[in-house]
Amino acid sequence: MNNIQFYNSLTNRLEPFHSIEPNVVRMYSCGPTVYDLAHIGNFRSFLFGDLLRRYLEMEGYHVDHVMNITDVGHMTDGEEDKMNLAAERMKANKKSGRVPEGAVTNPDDPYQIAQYYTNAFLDDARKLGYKIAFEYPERVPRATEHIAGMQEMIGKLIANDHAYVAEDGVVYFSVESFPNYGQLSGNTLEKLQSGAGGRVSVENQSQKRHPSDFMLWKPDNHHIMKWDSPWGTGYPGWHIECSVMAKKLLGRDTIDIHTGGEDLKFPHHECEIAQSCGATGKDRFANYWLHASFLFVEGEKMSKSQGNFFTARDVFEGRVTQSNVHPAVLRFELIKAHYRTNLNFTRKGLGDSATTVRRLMEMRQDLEERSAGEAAQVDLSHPVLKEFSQALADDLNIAGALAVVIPWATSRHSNPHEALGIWKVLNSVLSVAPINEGYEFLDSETVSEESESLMQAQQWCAELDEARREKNFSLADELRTRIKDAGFEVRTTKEGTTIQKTLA
RNA sequence: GGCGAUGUGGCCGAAUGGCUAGGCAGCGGAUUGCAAAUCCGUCUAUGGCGGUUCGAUUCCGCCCGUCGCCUCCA
Repeated sequence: MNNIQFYNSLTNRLEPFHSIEPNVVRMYSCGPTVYDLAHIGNFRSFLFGDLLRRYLEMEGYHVDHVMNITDVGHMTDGEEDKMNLAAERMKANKKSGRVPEGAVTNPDDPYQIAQYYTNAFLDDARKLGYKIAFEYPERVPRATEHIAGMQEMIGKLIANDHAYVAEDGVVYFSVESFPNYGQLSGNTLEKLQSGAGGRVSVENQSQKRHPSDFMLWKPDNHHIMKWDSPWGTGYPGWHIECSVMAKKLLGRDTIDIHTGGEDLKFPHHECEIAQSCGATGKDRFANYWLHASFLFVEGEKMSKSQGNFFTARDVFEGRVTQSNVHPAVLRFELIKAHYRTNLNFTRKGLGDSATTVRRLMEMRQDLEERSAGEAAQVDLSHPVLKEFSQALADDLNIAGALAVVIPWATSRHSNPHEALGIWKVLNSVLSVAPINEGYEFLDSETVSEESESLMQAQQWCAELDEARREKNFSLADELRTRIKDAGFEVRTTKEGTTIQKTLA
């Protein structure tokens, strides 16, 4: 096992990684809200968690990974129910045919909306090789299934004097009761007060003991999703679900790793720490906090108003590049940069990734053929895997690791059994060729559509070979153009013309 | 204003107190009916100003730029 180190947001420095229990890592990742389709920025941070998990598994850890699905329907700034907004969107999408008939029979049923977007998320996530998506529902809990646990933790926090019921009936966490508040984000109470961020409006704070106190439970009969509780019928605060589900599903008060996007550091993760530690009395909720930086699109921050806001489906279905993109290409594009840098998603980069992914796929195929599928057993002491894993051991330095993989992949391998063995280990982390070894995920509609165009293109290949034999080069060129336009790459080999689907 | 990150060649993106990744694109060649793919070869860099040092892109200081968070946010 390598000496692993990670940049811990809790201490703002690189720290040697040691799990609490030898050879086991308990890890929690903040997951998606299911009021809309997940976008490529969301997936950047999710795939960072996936890469981390797969890397730790390569190092020999058993990784217990949990990710939540937030389906409670919190409120927006303008005090609108997100589930309500999702319902309005759903109605519009049904009208325009973007949501398949029968997928959501009643848009006013929030559980149907949530399930629809949950399925869509899992679908995209599986295509992208996000391992935990194959573990739904066991390791992918939904917040609405853990309301009782949240109420239990809230009760405990009140009993511990970490929470109180304000005059308006809302249950708040008292940040002053938790001296470590601010440890993760650096936003200590003094700084929050003197910082003058200007976003805490005084009117909304009147019922709180401290402006930074955050909501645990809000009695509200008008909220679409609501549950009975000792503090009235209403809904839970945003942060409490993660504290509860992490503890419940990972079975420990203190876990090893917690991941999420950098924007979750404050307030979300700061509040999770306060709640969890307040309820359990432990010093630590998670020993290592790892945060992924943002994804940019063509150098700009992704936003709806800029028109550069893309879902994974937009990319797959060619709405970004004008041609369909293989999920492995998007996966590669989203994991190829270090997680703490702002990854710049570009169309050119996607093309670069496609080239790399195609090479890796072809190499795999070549090795499978030459070794008759028999891979030799190799471990991390093999030079290639050693360098690869050592790069990743250094705070998940994926670019350094790829600098080992790519030259190796393009060199000649006299021992295909050994090379295939290495390949399998590399791909257990990268998961691009094929995208998800051990799991199959094929959309039958896509498959039949593709096989039809494949048969047509193969017919043209035969005609092209015939034309070349007859030295009818103008016809051959025309056929080649036609095949390319149909979305295939054309190769001339000794055995004749071969094609393969363009990856991006 | 507070906290944090970051600035490497046309682009993406590592590493390092001296031997200076990798990829894409480009250029030259082999190959090809022409291409594509492949193979061989090849060019371009460390934001600015000081300091430490025999020597700094790497360490230190200052300045400039970029980005994130500071109660919707991956």
